[in-house]
Amino acid sequence: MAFQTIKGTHDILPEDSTRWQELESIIHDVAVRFGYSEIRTPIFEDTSLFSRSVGEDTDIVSKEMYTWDDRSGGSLTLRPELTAPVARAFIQHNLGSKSPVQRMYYLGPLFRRERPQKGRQRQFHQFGIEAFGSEYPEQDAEIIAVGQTIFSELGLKDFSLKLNSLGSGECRGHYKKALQDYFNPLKNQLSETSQKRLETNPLRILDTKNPEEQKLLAGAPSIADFWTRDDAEHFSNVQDLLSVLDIPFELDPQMVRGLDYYTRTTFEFISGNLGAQDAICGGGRYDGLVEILGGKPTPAMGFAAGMERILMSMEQNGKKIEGNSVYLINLVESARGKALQIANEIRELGFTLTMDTLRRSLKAQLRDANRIGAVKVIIMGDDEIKNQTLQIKDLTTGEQEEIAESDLVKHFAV
RNA sequence: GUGGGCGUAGCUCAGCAGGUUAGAGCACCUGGUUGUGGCCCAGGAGGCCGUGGGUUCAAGUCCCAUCGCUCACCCCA
Repeated sequence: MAFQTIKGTHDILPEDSTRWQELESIIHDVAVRFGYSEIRTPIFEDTSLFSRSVGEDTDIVSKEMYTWDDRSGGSLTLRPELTAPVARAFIQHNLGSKSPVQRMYYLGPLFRRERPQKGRQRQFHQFGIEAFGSEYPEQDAEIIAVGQTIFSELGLKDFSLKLNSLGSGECRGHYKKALQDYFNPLKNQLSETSQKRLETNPLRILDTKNPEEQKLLAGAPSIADFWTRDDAEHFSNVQDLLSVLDIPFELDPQMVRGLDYYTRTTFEFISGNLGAQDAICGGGRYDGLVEILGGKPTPAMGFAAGMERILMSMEQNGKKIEGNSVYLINLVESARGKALQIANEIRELGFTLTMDTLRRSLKAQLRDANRIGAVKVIIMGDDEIKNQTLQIKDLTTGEQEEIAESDLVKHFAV
């Protein structure tokens, strides 16, 4: 094969694009009903936008970005996530001054250079929502409710919500130090990567899957002990609101989101039947991000959800039959122009109309009409042209009637 | 970056301990109906058996290398 897609990238073929469109339409619909508006940002950005917000020591920034030097000197990067670009746009266009709460959602491709596996690609798609301006638990609950609503409207089964709070900025600082104090004496029992993280980002040790290290975690200090009173109250309010909304969740004090900018509430939606990569949605509060990127201090909360993973976890529902598809068969050479005109008349009435462009036999064209799921066929042959009539065949019943050419629009308009 | 599994027709896969023109199902095309689909029947087209090298009288089959896909680790959506 001469050319094929780059490792970790995939074509979305015509036979699959309908499912994508359905997914997208539910996302648009639910987001808009919650009062969110779509934002579209460029596919690539200044590299430092990501390194500064996501964190130098994260896997994304340290080894997964597609980065190159621009001819004019700067360093550019294909976006590996979308919260930072949206925050950048929020600051750049001073959106905070247009209304006290900015609610936005987005949809599009992202790029991370990882080893592909089930549920992981190098180009993949996420949708997400972000709300800037409110620090209150209602905002947290609203964001989570949007996710919950979308997943249930998609008919997703077997998904669950995990919840944690990382506390506010200062609390994280104390907790970090406490973790370092705890792990430093045990340093030689830690893996090489964990030892590095002990220096740079000890929180990341918490989500290790190494059984040896998990044993050590049992005695480690818990984040909950470092929450400020406000942190604890905020988190407890979020939980209360979720309960009021009948959104089930479970607490997971071990859940540390991979990106540096998270504060307070963090959450993940997990799906069964996805294999090792089971998170379909992840998000949380990031009250410090806007300021880090040079904007006014602005509380914010959002999530991102993986569209491929969502589609994978949805049951493959069978092909829907097009309810209004028509197939036009013309067998007369001199009537080709006329056939095209008739085709357009039917299309103007709102029908999907397909025509053969291979000059095939009647039989072949009928077979084709059947294959694409056409409901009706219009047949133009020598007799019909001579008599100024048309045959209309109903493929669902097999019945066929002859109508006057002049009655065509009337026939389909009903 | 590390490890496991797999590369045969468009798709899903057979191919016995190496042996002659490489198979099936589905899909596609034609005919059975001088102008009538689906079902059925008959026929047809479509393969450098991933690539390169080696062993052998003989390689889809064995060995080595390489490329690709896939699953998992790390981490994430």
